[in-house]
Amino acid sequence: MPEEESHLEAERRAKIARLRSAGIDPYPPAFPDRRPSREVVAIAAALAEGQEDAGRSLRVAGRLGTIRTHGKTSFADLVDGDGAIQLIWRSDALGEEAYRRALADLDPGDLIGAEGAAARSRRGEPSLVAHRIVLLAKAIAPPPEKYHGLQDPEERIRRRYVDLLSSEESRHRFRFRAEIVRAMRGHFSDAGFLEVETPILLPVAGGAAAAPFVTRSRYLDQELQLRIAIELALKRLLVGGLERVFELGRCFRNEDLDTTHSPEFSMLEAYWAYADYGEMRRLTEELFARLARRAVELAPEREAVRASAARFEPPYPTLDFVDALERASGLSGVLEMTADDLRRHARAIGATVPDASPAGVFLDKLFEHYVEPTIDHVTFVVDHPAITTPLAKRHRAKPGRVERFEIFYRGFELGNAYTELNDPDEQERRFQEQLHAQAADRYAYDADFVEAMRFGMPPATGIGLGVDRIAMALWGTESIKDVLLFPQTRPRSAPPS
RNA sequence: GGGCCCGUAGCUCAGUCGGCAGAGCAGGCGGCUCUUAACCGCAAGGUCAGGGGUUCGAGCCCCCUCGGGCCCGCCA
Repeated sequence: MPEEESHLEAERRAKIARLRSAGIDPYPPAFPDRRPSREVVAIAAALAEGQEDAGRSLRVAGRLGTIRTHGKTSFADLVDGDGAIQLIWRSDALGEEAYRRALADLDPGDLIGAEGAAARSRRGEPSLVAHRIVLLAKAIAPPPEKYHGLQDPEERIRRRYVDLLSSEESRHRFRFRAEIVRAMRGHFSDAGFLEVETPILLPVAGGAAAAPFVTRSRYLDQELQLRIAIELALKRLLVGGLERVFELGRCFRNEDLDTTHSPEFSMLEAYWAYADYGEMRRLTEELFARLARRAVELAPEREAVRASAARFEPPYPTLDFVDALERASGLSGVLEMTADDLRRHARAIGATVPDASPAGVFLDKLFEHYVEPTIDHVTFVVDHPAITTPLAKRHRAKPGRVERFEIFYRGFELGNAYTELNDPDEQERRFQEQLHAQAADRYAYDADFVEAMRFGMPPATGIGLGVDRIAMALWGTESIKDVLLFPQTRPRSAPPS
């Protein structure tokens, strides 16, 4: 609540006082039996210009947009959930007193209900001729400028409600995201995967290499971490006999925010017993094709969505990690190179990772530099060198490789899948190797997970999909903040004391 | 973490060479029965992000701080 209000807000408070003294509640409890503006627009659109469907009374409710006063007739725009309709206020239809009061007491941004007849204006605009207008909630803060809306990117994020109420594009974008999430969930459900919910608060956050957020349980008198991945919980469920499981939920990584990274982000992880990464690839390709179709259904008028959807359609190119890297870089024999060789090549392209990094880090840097920029269509990068990927199963045919695919799209990663490691002794060994190779604060040793695997985890494949990034990619935006309702921001600076 | 850029009325934006703080929208008052970024007239609206400095004089020049954007780095 701002401490000082503008004169605009003082005017609006004065109107509230005026209404109350006239016995009108500026915040009544409900407005039943309303119709979506779209329905009324459809009825009105069937009429001739200037014609009014006086036979039935219809009710609409929403936010008041611009008011165009024109003497004894005025026009006002009413915006509701996914549409808008023009209201015609006429002195003769409303009564002189009600007409005068509407103009005096209502402002853009107020929530109102209107009852009246569908009509088309003489200029042809589908409208509702109001016979009654009811204030449903007086807005004290004025809405942004009617034509440009809220432009300041900082304000659009900090006060998302203002962005949403003033921007149909923004409302559409978040409905779009929600429907993409629904389609992703539906795809795995339809394929027989059980949707589960596993803990976010953990004694130790594992399943990925990332810095966790740390918190504390007063009850347990113990430090807890917020999960960085869902993987280890879901694999425990495979051990427990749940053969196809997935979870779509928030993960948290205590790292910087940029256009493709948010400290909290949504992942969909799915694990499938007795299947391998080839089967997961088929399921994933069906998902991407489904998402491409759905995106176009949801936003057929958006050129950026049609362009993205085209890049999400099959067939999907496959790039063998090693072949693609060697072809693009001119290097050869990368699998046989020593860590020193790889570091030298990585240095040559300007990578600035520490000298002591595991050799796989240098390979990843080389791939990023030489191959990723060439990827445009959704592409499956497969069969990575084993040294880049400690948690996947060794490739059954290609020595030195693992059974893995990553899904790339225009410079960023959308998903990552393996044939999962299920040998508890090898799992233990790889955990130990990681522990020695990486900074201890970036690595979690989950002893209970190894214990679970000792009871027998079926051969399985698993995938992790970046939900926010998929929504970004399909909508055609460059920034993850565009698909997060409330991205993290620093607190506003405190006023000087 | 480094570089560049931005912050002026509730909102969208101008502000020249350092010389009285501007417009449009929104709001107030008046006019108009078919407008749709309605239109016409009048009046009002400012901690120029915050702090410090230079100067006769700072929105403008310099320094610091805060917030944001873009690029790079980090994030295997």
